[in-house]
Amino acid sequence: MADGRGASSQTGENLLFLTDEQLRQGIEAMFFAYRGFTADPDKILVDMAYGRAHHRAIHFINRAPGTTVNNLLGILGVTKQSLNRVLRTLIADGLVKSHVGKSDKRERHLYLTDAGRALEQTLSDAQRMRMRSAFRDAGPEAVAGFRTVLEAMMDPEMHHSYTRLKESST
Amino acid sequence: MADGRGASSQTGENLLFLTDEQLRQGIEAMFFAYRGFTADPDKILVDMAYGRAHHRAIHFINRAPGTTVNNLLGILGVTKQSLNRVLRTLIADGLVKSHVGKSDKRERHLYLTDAGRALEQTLSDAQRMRMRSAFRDAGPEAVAGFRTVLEAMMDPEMHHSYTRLKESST
DNA sequence: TAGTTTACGTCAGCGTTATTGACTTTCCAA
DNA sequence: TTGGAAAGTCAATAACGCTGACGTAAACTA
Repeated sequence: MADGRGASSQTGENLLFLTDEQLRQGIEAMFFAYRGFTADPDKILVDMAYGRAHHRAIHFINRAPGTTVNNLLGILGVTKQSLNRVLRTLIADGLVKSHVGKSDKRERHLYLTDAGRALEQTLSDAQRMRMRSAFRDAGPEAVAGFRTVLEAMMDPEMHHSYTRLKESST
Repeated sequence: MADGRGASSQTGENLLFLTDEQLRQGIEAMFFAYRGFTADPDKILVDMAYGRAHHRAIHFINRAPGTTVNNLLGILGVTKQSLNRVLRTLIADGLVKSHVGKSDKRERHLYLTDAGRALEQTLSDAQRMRMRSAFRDAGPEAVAGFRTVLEAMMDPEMHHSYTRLKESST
């Protein structure tokens, strides 16, 4: 497998771009770009004793208000203990509210407070600004390709969460 | 700015795809895809008491043999203290060798040992497999767009490291 | 050439984040 | 109604990042 040559080039055009070198460039592009992707919100979060985990929780609670802890767990892909610590501080600081479920009292439904929404706006504005600039520089076709590859790279479960969120916002 | 409507659509075709909703989908795609991107090597690393930081170090030492600690610092974007802990274990375990510089004895030049190269192969094979499959599913044009957007998303310094590595391998 | 400054790498200590394990409450089904 | 399963919480441990302080080597300067 690791013959340093990548896929055979028998079919020419179709597989030429799948050399190990090209793949490695894709890997490194992912690495460097993700750093840029998180840099702006991270800078903001440092000043308020929060971390990336808080950002993620706030993002998805805003995206799916009323979601349960268990649901959020599946989306974030962390253990509930990790999430719990984050949620506890967010609730203590008045950014998130937790309501006991009506039909199932074991569940907690999560919502952002006004303060939580404000922080969410600040954070995603910073992140969107970079994304908007990158999208504009790259052009519509590149953006389409970008998303196609990203979707193909997800684990099936993640892809499912992704599409479900996407559809819920139409 | 955050009017929930994104860029104006006066120019039609050109800016239509830059709504906040589209940007948010891009953000979420990045999040879910990056998880997939790191999932396979992570699984391997868990079994040997290593983490993602070790993988990154091994990757770039393999990519640029003889690189100095300081050079690696710039690429990885961490403090030298963080890197040092990782390097210490890798050297102790015989995966990396460190040679004192000839012209400048303050420098340490880093190389993978045979064992280090073997681990690097194992890890990047896993990562490349997913990348290859995603690239193949998405097609050459999508891949080109993928990289264009990613490059536009990097910080200028990161973009510089990225191109320098890319060019060094021709 | 001697003394100061700068650069490279290393060691120690701290805070945050994620994980595994054990526990309480609630729901559901035998 | 009792046993098991699920949702959420609490406690303790390991991994990774950071700031601060240090020793050594090179470079600058007087």
